[in-house]
Amino acid sequence: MMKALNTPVSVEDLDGHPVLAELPASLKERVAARARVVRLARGEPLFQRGDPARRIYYCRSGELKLFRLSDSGGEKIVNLIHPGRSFAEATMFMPRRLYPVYCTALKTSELIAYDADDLSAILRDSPDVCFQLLGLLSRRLHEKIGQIEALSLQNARMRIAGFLLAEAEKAGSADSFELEAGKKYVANFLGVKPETFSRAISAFRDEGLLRTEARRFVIADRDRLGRIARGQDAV
Amino acid sequence: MMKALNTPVSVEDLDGHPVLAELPASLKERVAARARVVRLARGEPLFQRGDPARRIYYCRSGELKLFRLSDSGGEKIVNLIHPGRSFAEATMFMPRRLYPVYCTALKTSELIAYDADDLSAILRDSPDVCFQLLGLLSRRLHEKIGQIEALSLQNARMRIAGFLLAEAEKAGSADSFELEAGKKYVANFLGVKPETFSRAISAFRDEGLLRTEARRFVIADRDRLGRIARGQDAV
DNA sequence: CGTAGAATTTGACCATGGTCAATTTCACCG
DNA sequence: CGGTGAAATTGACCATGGTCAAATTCTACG
Repeated sequence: MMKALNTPVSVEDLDGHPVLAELPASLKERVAARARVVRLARGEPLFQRGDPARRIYYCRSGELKLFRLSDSGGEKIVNLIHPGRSFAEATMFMPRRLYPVYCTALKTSELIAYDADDLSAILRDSPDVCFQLLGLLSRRLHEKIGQIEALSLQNARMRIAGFLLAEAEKAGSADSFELEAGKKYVANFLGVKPETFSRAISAFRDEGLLRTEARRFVIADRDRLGRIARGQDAV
Repeated sequence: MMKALNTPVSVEDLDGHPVLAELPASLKERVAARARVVRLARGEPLFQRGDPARRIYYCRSGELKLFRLSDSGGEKIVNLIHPGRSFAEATMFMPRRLYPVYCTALKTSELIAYDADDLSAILRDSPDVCFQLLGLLSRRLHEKIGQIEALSLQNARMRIAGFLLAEAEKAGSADSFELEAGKKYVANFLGVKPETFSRAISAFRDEGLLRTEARRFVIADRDRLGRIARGQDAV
């Protein structure tokens, strides 16, 4: 069951947040006082599309999916949320404040929930924080443009190769990383069926571009994987 | 050739703008004084992806496409710009201020170009305008999420049916509208090849859902078209 | 008007990636 | 440990929508 814990949120808890970390100390206290820690079990929904958006969130641990549903039951993950990531900020500025997507925990997760009205009031007096937020939304927007481009201009193989390289990048320069989410979810996020994802990984392994051990991926031929991602592949 | 006209921009010219219309009168004058009218010929580029983003734009007449290119020459239109629409605002808040897409005129077009630095400075002192802008970027973000959902959860037929209904909606309740852009561009925007678009339209016509006369579309069976768009189609 | 080049339509064919089904592997829990 | 249900893999098959090519209609402009 979702639990809104009484555990108070400390001022330090704001520091990981891409926007709130910039608040002046006095306001941080005020915000922290209004914030709550929320714990979700694996599979538990945080909110539904269409729910009134009273809070915005920061993921402290665990993993969540943000997704849309089609009338015929299809699901499209528009974002996978990992620790350090905040989400739902844009709802504060929508004409009708409703969550535009569903959110469900994929693992046991711990979130910090901030009060949307409170933050909204604070923004009125802090142009700096407004700018931070404008920057954040701009990055999100370009991220989405990137997703649209990938879905439209790249095939499954290219998207998957690109994703692997991006993950390796994030994990550091070791060319080795763990898949944070189940393959099923990664596949959906990439706009591909799990079967197709699995087949592509097998193919990469067979071609010697990749080695896999359990959840760990080791990239063996970064260059060629890069060429595949850009469609300059000779094979 | 692209022309930055000396034609001054009047304060009234700001009124159509979704954000600038909200400025206090004094600031409007300042902004108008710095703004310039730009005219583009059909096919002429306004900016390239990666260009320094010194201006943001408002479309007064004509039509433009915002697009990405793949390494293999493929093109994906992420937005069609029509009169009354502003664009490129998000670039003001990016860490490196570069246009993230290409922009080219599809018809002879007239734009108003605003100075990004000037607007940025103004925003520092006007939380109201900041909020307007946050709202605008939020809407853009959700628009993109909608596009991603459509590309992932709907097939070509569904997206095209949905598009026709949306256009009819925008045009008023008459169930009749003109396609503002060439079919080629609309098709690309919908993530479909022109041949597929053409075939879908023919099919709709044959099924009696639609009548077409030159550039004009008349929707004959709104309900069934709606069911097709949502995948509840029995046929 | 008439013509050139582009846009659109139509037909025939085919590839990518989805669907369905059968295993195999994995992860959690008593 | 052992067992159970979900996740992942693999194979066989097929549908959607893309490709290529040809015919037709538009549109701009001399």
